[in-house]
Amino acid sequence: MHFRSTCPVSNILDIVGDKWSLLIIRDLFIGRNTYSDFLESPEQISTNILVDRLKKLVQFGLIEFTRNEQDNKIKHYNLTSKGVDLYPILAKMAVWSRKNLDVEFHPLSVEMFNDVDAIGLEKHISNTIEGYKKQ
Amino acid sequence: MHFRSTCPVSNILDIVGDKWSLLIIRDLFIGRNTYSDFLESPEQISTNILVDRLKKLVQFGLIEFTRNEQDNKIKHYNLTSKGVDLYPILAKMAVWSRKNLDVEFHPLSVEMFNDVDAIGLEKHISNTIEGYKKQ
DNA sequence: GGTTTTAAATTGTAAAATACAAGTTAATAA
DNA sequence: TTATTAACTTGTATTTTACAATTTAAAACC
Repeated sequence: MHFRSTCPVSNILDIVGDKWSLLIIRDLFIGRNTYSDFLESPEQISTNILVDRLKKLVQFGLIEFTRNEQDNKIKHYNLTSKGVDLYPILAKMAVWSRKNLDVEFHPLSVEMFNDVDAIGLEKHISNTIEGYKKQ
Repeated sequence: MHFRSTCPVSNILDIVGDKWSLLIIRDLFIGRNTYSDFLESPEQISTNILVDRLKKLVQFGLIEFTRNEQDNKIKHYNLTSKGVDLYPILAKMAVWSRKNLDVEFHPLSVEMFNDVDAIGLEKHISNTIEGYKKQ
């Protein structure tokens, strides 16, 4: 990996600071975990970019995959602990958008915001991380 | 602005999810605020990209600028409240890098990490935001 | 067992974003 | 009035992303 500087913000951006990586990570948190699942996301990633990003995320140790027992050609991706650790960033991003953008959001995010309002952001984050690990 | 979807994570990435925008925001938090300052950052942004990003960040309402009283040709950029609100994301990114990357970090970030360890992340974030507003 | 379907991946080309080097403008400093 | 400085522009090369079509290999179907 080549880092542009020794700034930790720049470092993480060198890893997931492209147009698609964090959306794949987000997908994993909401239960999408196969190549076909990722292709169905509303943002419509291209197949070549998807393959490339999945490979890179595996190389960086943010995700890994297992083969489906019943159907060996299906790969199920999952977040490693490094990958799960990205959730606080995604959560803060979502919160920023709710506060600063005047748009309608996807029902899943409305649900997430309701949870945040009910139990607080920090609790929501730890619950989500714990929930993912047990999944 | 064209958003790829109604996901709030995707929305913010459509605004600042390129290779450079968040580094300019980071620069503003550490006191760099002119075109020349930004060019001196260790990541070495190109002049045409810098001009383009500054324009876009102004358009999105994340930054604005004032002219130097003594030297009218100098622009001093500053974060708007929308821009200041990005700090929690930058802070979580830095924390992720410290935890998950085995590299040496810039002295300024070591200082930041010490503050986080001393007073906690949430307090560090609110202090930084308050400090910036008063600056 | 041969055909069809499905999941994942590849290929080729077009378009967009970024990089690099040089030059321009307008204001200030010497 | 010449030189310097800050901000910006321009032209071209390179890299990244987008789009469409095709390929591969495993599983399902009949």
